[in-house]
Amino acid sequence: MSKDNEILVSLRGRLVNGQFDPGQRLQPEKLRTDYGCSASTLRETLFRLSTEGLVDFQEQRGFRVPRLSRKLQHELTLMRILLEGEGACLSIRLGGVAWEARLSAAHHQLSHIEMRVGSEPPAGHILELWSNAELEFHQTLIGACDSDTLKRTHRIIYNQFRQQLITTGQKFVFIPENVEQHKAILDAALDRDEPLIRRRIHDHLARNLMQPEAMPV
Amino acid sequence: MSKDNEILVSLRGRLVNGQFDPGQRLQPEKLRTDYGCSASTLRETLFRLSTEGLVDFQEQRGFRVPRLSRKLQHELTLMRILLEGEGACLSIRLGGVAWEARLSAAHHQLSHIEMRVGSEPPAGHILELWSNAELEFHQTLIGACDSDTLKRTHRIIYNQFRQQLITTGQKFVFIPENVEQHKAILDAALDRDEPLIRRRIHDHLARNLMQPEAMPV
DNA sequence: AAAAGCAACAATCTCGAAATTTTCAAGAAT
DNA sequence: ATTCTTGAAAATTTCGAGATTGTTGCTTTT
Repeated sequence: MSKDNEILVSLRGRLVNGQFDPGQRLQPEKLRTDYGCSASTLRETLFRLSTEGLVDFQEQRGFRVPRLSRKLQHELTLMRILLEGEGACLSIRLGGVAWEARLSAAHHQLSHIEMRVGSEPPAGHILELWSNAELEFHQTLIGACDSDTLKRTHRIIYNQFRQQLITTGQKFVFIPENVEQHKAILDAALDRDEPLIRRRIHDHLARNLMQPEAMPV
Repeated sequence: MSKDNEILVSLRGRLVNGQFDPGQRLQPEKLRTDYGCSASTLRETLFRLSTEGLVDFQEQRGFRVPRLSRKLQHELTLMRILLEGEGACLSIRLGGVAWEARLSAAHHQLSHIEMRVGSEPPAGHILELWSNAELEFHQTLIGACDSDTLKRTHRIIYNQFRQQLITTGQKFVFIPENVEQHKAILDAALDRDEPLIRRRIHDHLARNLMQPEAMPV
């Protein structure tokens, strides 16, 4: 893999895992030390990430980590409901037993982690583990739909969502209700009930639509 | 505006207007002549456009104009139905009289052009004119929704759609039924009938879901 | 004749530095 | 005291060249 691509993957990972502070400047000259490459290479990468929404770019003013924004989180949630709802319904229509199996497996993994963390909001490495498992579940959910475009769009939206939420504070990421809600989504998928899965995906994500008090932004 | 950005806008325009052949290589060294800049600058720009889906990139193999693909067109149509349906409904809820006025204006412009071209498939400059008017109408349709994310996503999808369709052959772009369909969408918007506008947007775009014979790809 | 190996060529990838623009702080003027 | 200039410092933008990798056509081998 080209250096360029390695850096892209690594930086994207750091961004979605909240390893930079919101609003922090991302200067090619500074980041060089982390990757041992030239500033131009990093500039290239940062431009790519800016098109994905993970980095803010302003002409002649450089790159920054996006700031936290309630409105953006709201918008991203709406998009997730839309894309995952549609993708899940398409998957129900097109997916076979193999898909059901993958989804069950993903749910099993996820619920196993959720059991372990109990009602404590996970932190650090555990948080990343849980977050990856949740991503896997939601990606598998739409995985049997035949639209690469939808999947790619969803991945971009999800990354932005995760970047926002993970830096917002871990207590908002994990909620005990998740366990039952994920189970409910799985059941609807196995029952191949499209309207029901739409509703359950909506209910599952809608909690992000109004996080009243206590949000640091 | 920085040179970088000028080139981005210009290249994007050329790509969505079908001024390159599908599958054609886009080599920084070759494109230099068009823009009088260095290859590195063009490489940067091409990377950005690849994230938008307007350019294909393969590691160590450079950039290419995406090939025509029935499947991709199908997927993009599905995404348009999803995004424009949702965006239009949100606009209906949030838009005021000013939005109705803008939409009427956009429709008036569009139908004026559609009258002029009659049933002949437009070509060359007229095609571009019509295509811009159609974009304006569809963008205004979702313009009053308060989600920048949805609008940005829609713009990216629409650009890819236009790139595919405009190079496919002009006869597929323009269809006489468009005139009535656009009118029907406008009416549903002014009536603020959400289910109806969803259905009409679907019917309007669904013609792209099955273009049976005679497609050059 | 077909396949494998090789060498010359072309394109991509990476880099560091020059040119341009912005930022910031100190001093002058109102 | 506030605003306006000025100039040095820092950051971004742009560039062309060297390093690396892929491609092409020719030769050799089986």
